Amino acid sequence: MNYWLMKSEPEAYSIDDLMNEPENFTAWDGVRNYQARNMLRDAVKAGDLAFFYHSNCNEPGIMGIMKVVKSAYPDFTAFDKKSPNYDPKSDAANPRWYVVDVQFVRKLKRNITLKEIKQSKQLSALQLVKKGNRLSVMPVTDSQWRSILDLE
DNA sequence: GCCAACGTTGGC
DNA sequence: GCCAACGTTGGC
Repeated sequence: MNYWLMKSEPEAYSIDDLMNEPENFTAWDGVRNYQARNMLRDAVKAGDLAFFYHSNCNEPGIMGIMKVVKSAYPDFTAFDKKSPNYDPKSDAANPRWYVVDVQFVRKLKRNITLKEIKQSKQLSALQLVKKGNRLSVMPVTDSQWRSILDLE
């Protein structure tokens, strides 16, 4: 089993949105970066756990935990002309982008902010705090996972 | 809103 | 294949 961190802008899709889904799960769609895509497609598996990170907002940080309930399948929003995620270069016969299904597990007791994560020695290798990092899906090691939960 | 860092595109 | 121009991400 592996751990991950996935980013979302709360204005687009927040942890509350996930929590309020009828069955507490959603397709993690809209990933349009090849490195992140490769991880979704090849490495993220059902049963894995992921942190839900709010980016591009007042207090960026880790808000909660979700569980991967279905491994990769094609991102249908790329085929939908009306979707903001539409990509004419992807089609059903040869999909370029992938999603996994994730299910709400719980919110953290409080937001573990980016600021705190940056201050933690144990978390200095986390890709999130590396300079210029823009990956929206990234791996988290067992010890990094525990370190973050220790901050809770 | 600014801007640094990075990814993508496309001319050559 | 190089690289300039452009677009996007995301912290601040």
